[in-house]
Amino acid sequence: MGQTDSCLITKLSHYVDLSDHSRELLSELEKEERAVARHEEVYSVAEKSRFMYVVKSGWLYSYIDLADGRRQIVKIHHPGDIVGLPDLAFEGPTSNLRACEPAVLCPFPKQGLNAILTSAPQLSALLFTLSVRDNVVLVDNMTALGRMSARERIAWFLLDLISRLRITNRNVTDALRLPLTQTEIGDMLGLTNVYVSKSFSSLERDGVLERTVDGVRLLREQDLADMVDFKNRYADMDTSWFPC
Amino acid sequence: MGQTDSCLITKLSHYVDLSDHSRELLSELEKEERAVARHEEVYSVAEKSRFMYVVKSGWLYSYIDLADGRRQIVKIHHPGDIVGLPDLAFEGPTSNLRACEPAVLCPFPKQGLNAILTSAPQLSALLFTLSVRDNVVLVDNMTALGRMSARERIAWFLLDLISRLRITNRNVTDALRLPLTQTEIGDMLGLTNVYVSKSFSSLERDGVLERTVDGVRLLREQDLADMVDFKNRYADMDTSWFPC
DNA sequence: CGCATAATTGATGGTTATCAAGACCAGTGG
DNA sequence: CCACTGGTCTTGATAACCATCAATTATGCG
Repeated sequence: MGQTDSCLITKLSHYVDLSDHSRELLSELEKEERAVARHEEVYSVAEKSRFMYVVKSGWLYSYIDLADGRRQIVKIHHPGDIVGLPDLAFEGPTSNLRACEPAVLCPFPKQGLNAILTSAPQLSALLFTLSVRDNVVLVDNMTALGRMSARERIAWFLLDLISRLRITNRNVTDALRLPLTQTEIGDMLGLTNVYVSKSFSSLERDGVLERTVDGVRLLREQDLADMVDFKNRYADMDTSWFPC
Repeated sequence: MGQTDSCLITKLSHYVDLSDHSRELLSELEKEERAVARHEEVYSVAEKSRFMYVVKSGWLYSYIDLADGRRQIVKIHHPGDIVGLPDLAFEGPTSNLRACEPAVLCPFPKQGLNAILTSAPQLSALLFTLSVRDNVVLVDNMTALGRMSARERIAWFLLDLISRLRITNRNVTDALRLPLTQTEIGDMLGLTNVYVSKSFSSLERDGVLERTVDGVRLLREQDLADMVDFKNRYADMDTSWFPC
């Protein structure tokens, strides 16, 4: 494989130097490709899919549907993310996956991880770490949902997104493309589309952000961060305990 | 070591048959003990603790403090749980740990996992699976916080607790000891102590549960489960993909 | 151009927060 | 034995935040 431009390898290399063997194992996960259309449902809780996916391009999100139509979006996926890791613990998927925009995915079976766990301890430790890091992010998200106002939730959400994007793309500055409807943002933050609109306007009036044609520009990022006591969970991780 | 009565080994054995080697590695984690008093802070975000803990007895919880005093409890820990796994990804703890009642903990350093990852692929896969399962539970929790009413959140919370307790203790029936104040339950569910009280009374009036001297009895568990579309994440896990 | 999707804005209402007072209980010291 | 205390729970009155509903205005796409 050599010098591919795999987002997954780029993302993981941010944290450790990967051995050639590890890079080969990862390339193995990205062998197959599948293109999906905007708003296509990739899989749902109902189907018994046993695949996981590496995102090659496009944004997607995982969500939960409640019986009466209420919906909770639980994670936004970007290029280089591994989607479906949590479903490893169960027979079928525990959430639904939907594309925000046209995207390309690389499906692979659960056993794909098997080879990694048995032959690449360092990469195993990294995947383990990414999984527990996700855990911490979900906890931050819980705190936002449980204890923050609408304005604060939006602030937290934007800071979380931009921090993630900065890992793979260093020239992200203060602007953020946002291929999500306000209804989707509401479903992520436990709000209605109407109140998302009103809260955005309110933040804009305060001059902490500004809406652009395709997203948002954070005008006073530090103020936003102070507002929600934001912790960047993506920039640094502790890899010191890893086996080599 | 042989036939210890370790809650950790009991809990893990619920999912796979552990090899002698794995049992030894796990016993290693439980070598040291530390007793903590009711409401004692075991560690906080401020300190740079690099330890994780196995719970030997007692309930504890992890929580996040916001600048202005708001608090979010993110997980209740029971005997046999490993506490602090998510902090593996970071230099210091990402949450605070507090005891609900007198408890005994077994501290061990991050490197304790190192030995497991390099020499016990099956146990590694199990720990990995537990970590991603936690992830799914957090997602359920997010859905409760984001999209459920106060009554539904309480229903979900009680069902989640009783499902977990049933793994290690088969003679849990419909009653549940609850060593938590209503303020703590509120901090878990994004509610105030006052509204927790009112919602409990409301559920009791409806006859779906009954408060006992030290906890709660679920009178119509199925109705509670239907109310929140409850999925038991603890009873079964998919271990079919594990390396042996 | 016409149609569907998305965003905005205003009016109204409901769920939950806040505030405050009182009841209950366990432990403690007089 | 009995006030006293601190913690917890309960209950009621009021208020805030956000949901709901509805109408209107963009925005994009065949």
